[in-house]
Amino acid sequence: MTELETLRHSCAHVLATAILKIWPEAQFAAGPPVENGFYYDLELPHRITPEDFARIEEEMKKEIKANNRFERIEVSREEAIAMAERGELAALGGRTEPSKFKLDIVQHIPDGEVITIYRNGQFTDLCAGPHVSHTGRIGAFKLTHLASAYYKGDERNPQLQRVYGTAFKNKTEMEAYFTMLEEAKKRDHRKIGREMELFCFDEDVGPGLPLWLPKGTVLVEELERLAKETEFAAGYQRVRTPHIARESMYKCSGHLPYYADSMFPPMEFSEEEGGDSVKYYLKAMNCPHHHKLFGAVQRSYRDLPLRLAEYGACYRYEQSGELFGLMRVRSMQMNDAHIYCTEDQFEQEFRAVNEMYLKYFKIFGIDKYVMRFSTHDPAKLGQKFVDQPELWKKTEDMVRNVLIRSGINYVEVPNEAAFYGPKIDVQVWSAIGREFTIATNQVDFAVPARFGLTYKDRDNTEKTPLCIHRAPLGTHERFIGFLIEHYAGNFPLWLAPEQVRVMTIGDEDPLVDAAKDLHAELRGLGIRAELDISSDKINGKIQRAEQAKVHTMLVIGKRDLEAGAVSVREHGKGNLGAKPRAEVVTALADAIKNRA
RNA sequence: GCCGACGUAGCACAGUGGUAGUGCAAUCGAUUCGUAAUCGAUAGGUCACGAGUUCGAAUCUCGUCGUCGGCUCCA
Repeated sequence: MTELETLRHSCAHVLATAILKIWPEAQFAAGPPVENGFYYDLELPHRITPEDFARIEEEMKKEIKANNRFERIEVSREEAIAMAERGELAALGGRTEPSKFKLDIVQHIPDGEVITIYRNGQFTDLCAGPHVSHTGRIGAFKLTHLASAYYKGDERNPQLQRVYGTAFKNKTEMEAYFTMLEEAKKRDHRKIGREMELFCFDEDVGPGLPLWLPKGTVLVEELERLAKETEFAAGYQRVRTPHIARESMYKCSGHLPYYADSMFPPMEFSEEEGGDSVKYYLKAMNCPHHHKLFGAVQRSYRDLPLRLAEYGACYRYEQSGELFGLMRVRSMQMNDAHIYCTEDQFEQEFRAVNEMYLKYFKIFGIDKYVMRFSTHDPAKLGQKFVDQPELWKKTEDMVRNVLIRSGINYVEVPNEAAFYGPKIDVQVWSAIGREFTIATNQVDFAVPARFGLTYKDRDNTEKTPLCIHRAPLGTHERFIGFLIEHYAGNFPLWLAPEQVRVMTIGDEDPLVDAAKDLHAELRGLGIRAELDISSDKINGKIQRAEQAKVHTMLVIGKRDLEAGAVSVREHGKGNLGAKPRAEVVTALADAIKNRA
């Protein structure tokens, strides 16, 4: 436990102390430090509200001021159980009801572990520690929010109230933390998305179903263009598939009934309606459709590797409580492709995919990410994982080799693989600190066989291909959600929804004509330029363009007009001075083309 | 899905039982200006939706929809 975690954990004890002073009947469960603070779970008939915070914090301050020592006491299991039964754990003393959660916890401590209790002032708690020397060491703290949580995270257990707080060595550090939070809130893609008119949601359309406004659609289409160019150069072929499929396909793929909970309920036509009582599902993934395309044509080893790509629309019925802006939605478009190859080709193909990831991350300047390499657990072969031990070993070794040779930092997570093969997930963090998988790269050596996919090999035998499932740009929704926060809405020129705004100083005819002409020239070159020829003052025009996060502002005043120049201003960089008009136009067009 | 909080003009918010408000944005007019807010006027609301309590509801109660915070860490 780090020093800060120790301090926060101690603060959780102080929180419990304070709550017990106000409500002696409170029953406490677990109170660990967490990423940005700590919490304590408790059961209490009184429903704690934010209005109670001031009162609780008051009591906490008293406990901290008292400078009570944290006293560590080793006890035997029997003593600990007896104390819990007498209601002396997570209590101030004098309570007779057993400390029921602590009793349960102590009974689950494995044999041979040292059991300790900690005391600060009147408060005694079962706790492994460690703690700060005395309560006075907690320099600054604040209760932050409330939530509920099931005891031990299991929904069959009672629901407890969870009080969250944070604590720091001193006030300065805590204030810095809250300032950082404020800044993070400004980057929140939900806020920027509304302000910049990128996307929206509508109750009548449905929760988790984002609609792309024109400026957001620019982002979508620029990403698609990048993907299409990159994939074309890498030998991919584009395909298109319907958004729905019959139940039989998902039976074949093995997604039903295993995945049915995450899919929208099926559409079914009755016989009176002229239908044939067949169920159709909205697709939750593109793989089965692509497998059908592989199987649609006779395949030879000469066709491999075959790389089929599609920005496929998928629909997943995520639990309502899981929905979160663009980051977790119910309709999404995936940067999907399936690469069918032989075992011999696998390593080369996998490496190429990995290089594509790194190329993208470089373009976007994404450097804070973790690659999670999920492998199988040999003990679960035949249940959670397909029973092909030699293929698991082979593909996992190949994936590991590619990662090591590329010098990529990764964490290996056993028992997390897909049932059909190992995978790599790329994890990133949203502005408010939530972790998301932004991209995925999976090996599949099982499903092609379920679909009876084969190719005719050199020796005239039918063989089953391996399949690599990859989505380096993830889904439009999550990737753009992430990019909005990554750039705080200040997109690079090639991505910016409004790349250029041409504006005049004043609205006299010659200026307006020059501005219109420049605007038309830029539009003719495919540059997303807008025009501000209103009679507002130049300061006001600049202000509005800056707030709209327009990438480049081109200002034309009388002086520029006479010199055949335009004044260039870049968002966030300020005035860059007057330059010849032709030079400015060429520079813009080049920078956009090169995604500079 | 479960627990809790929240839902007032395009956006940010005020309004706790008695005439629905402020700022920005919008529209119109004036202003003719050199790099982050020129001035004035006008318009904009089924206070999420539905039911109930009340002489009277944005405000109190219940339901529905939606949004947000949590629901993995463990004494």
